[in-house]
Amino acid sequence: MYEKEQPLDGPPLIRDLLKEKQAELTAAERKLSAVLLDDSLVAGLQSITRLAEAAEVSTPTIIRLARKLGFDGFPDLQNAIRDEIAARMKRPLAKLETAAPEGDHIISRFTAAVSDNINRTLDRLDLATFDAVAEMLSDPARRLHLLGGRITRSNAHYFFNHLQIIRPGVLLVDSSPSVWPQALLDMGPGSTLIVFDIRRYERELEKLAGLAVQAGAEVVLFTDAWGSPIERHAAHVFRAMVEVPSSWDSTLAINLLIEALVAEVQTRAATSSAERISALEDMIGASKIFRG
Amino acid sequence: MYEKEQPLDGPPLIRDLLKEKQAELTAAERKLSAVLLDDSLVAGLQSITRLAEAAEVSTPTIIRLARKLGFDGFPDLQNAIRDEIAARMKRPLAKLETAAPEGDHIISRFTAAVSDNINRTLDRLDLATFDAVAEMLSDPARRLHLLGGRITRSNAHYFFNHLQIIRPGVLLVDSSPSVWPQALLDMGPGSTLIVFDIRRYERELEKLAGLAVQAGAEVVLFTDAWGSPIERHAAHVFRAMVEVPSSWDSTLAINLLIEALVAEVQTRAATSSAERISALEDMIGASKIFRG
DNA sequence: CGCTTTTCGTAATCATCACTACAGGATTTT
DNA sequence: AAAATCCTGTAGTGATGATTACGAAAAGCG
Repeated sequence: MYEKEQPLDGPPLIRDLLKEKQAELTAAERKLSAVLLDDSLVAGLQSITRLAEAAEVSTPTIIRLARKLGFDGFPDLQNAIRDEIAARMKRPLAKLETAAPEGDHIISRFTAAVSDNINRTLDRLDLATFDAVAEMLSDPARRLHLLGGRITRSNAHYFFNHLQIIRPGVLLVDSSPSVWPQALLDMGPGSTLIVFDIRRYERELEKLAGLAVQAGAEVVLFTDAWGSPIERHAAHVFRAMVEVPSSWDSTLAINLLIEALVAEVQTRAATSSAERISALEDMIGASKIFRG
Repeated sequence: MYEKEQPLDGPPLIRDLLKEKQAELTAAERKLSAVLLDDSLVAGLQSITRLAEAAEVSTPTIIRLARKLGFDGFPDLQNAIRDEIAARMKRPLAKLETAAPEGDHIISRFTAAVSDNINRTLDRLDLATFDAVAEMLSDPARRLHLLGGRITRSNAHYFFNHLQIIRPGVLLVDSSPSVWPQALLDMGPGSTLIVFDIRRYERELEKLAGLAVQAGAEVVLFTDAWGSPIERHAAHVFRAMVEVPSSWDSTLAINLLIEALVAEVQTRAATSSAERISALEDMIGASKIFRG
C-alpha cells in the first residue's frame, strides 16, 4: 500500500537502460528506442501493436528489445515504464530536471543560450535577404567565392562543401592572404564573394572584400550582431547571435543559415544538381581507395 | 505518427472532468475516481483488470465511469489519459519557436526540424559520456587526432580549430587516405582518434578507426541516430539527430556537441590554455600581414 | 563471390482483455 | 413493509493483444 520512495539510484531508469545498451542494439531496435526516448517513454504505454506501427517495426522486435533490457516481456516493460512515469509525476519539477538536463551542466546552459541565439537570429532575419541570396546562389552562371576568418573558416568550408556538389563555379578562397591577389583576379562582375567575419574582426578580410567590390563582385556577409566593418561593402548581410557561456563564440546560428540556404539552393537548382550528385556518387563508388 | 500540439484549452482535462462529474458518481465510481486522481491518472494506464483490482471495484464499473465521462469505452479513456500525460511530459527545454512558425518558408520548417533534432539529441545524450570525453580531451598528455568524412570534414576542422588553440598535441588527419598510413604511425596508446561519420558511412573511415584501435588508440565517434559501423571500435559514442527538410543532413546537433565540448575543455584546461591564447593573440597582433 | 551468421518480419497460437448480459443485493419510495 | 429502482459484481463471449516459430533477407566473413 505504501509506495516506497526510490533512492536516487534504486531501479535503473529505462531511459538510462536504453542509452546504456544502445551499442548492442540492432537497427530496428534502435529505431524503436528512438521513438520511446522521444516522448519520454510515453509511447511505450500503448498496446504493442500500436507501438510497433508508430516505430515502424514489427511486434517481435519490441519483445526482443524488452528482453534485451532485462524484462520478461512487453507487459513487464510496460509496467516499469508506468512506474517510472508515476515516479516522475510525483515531483513534477524535481524529476523532470534530471531527465532533461536543466542542472548546471554545461550542456544545459549551453543549449539554452544556443536556442536563444537561434531565435533572436531568426527574429532579425530579413526573409527578402534570404530569398535574394538564395536566388543569387542558384544562378549557375555566377561564380561563387567563399572566404572565412580564423574561426569561421570551417563555416566557409562547410558551405563550400555543399555548394560545390550542387552547382559549378564554386571556389574556396585560401586562408593565407599571400595568395589572395591571384584569387582577386577571378572576382569580377558576375562573381559573388561570400565572407564570414565575426568578432575579433579581421582587417585583412575587409581589405579583400573592398577590393572585390571594386573589381565588380557582389559581397554577401555573415557576421555577428554587432556587425563587421565589411557591412559597408556588402550587398546582403546576415547577422547572427553568437554569445554562449564559453570563452568562444558559437557559430551555430550561422550554420543554421548556411544549411537552410543549401536546402533552398538545392531545391532551386534541383534538376541540374541531381545530375551532378549522381555523377559524383558514381565517381565515389568507382574509386575504392584504401581497401587494404 | 505525429502528435498534434494541443491548443492550451483544447481537450478537457480528465482531471477536471472527474471533479466536475463527481456529484453524479456512485460510490464505487467515486472509489475508482479517487484512485485515478491519486497518481495523476497514471493508474489508468494499466489494464482494466488491474485497475479494477487496485481500486477494489469491478471492471464494468470502470467502463461505466468511462462512458459517464463521455468516452466510448475504456481504451478510449486510456488514450485520452496517455495524451494528457504525454502533453505534461513534453520537454521543458526552451522551445525554439520561429517568429513565423506557420509560414511555409524553408527557414521556418528548417528551424523547426533543427530544434527538434537538438532536443532529441540531448535526450539521448549520456552525460557521463560527455564528461568522460571532456576529461579525456583535457588531458594535455594525450594526442588528439581529428578525422571527418566527406561532409563532416568541416566539423572535424571546426573542432580542430578550437582544440588546437586550447591545448597542444592536436592533429587534423588529412582527408586523403593515401597519407593515412603515416598518420597511423602517431596513433598509439595515449592517443585519441575523434571520428565523424554520418550516413552514407564511409568504409575507409572504419578501416582507419579499426587500425587505430589495434595500434592502441581510443576512438571517440560522432555519428547519427542510426549509428556508423565504427561504433564497434569506439570507446565513446555521440549520436546526433540529423534529419531536416533538405536533401542534405544537418550537422547542427553535432556542432552543438562540439561547441559544448570546447567550452568544457576550455574550462578544465583553463590555466594552461589561457597562456596559449594570450601567446597566440600576441603573435596575431604582431604579424600584420596584408596591410597594403 | 559464395558461405555462414545475424536480423527482421509474417503468420499462426495462445493468453488476456474489454465488454455485455444478467442477477443478487442494497437503497429508496409509496 | 412491499415494490420498484438503482447499484454492483459474476460469468461468459468476442476481440485484441502478446508471444513463438519459422523463413526470407541482409550483413558479415573468408
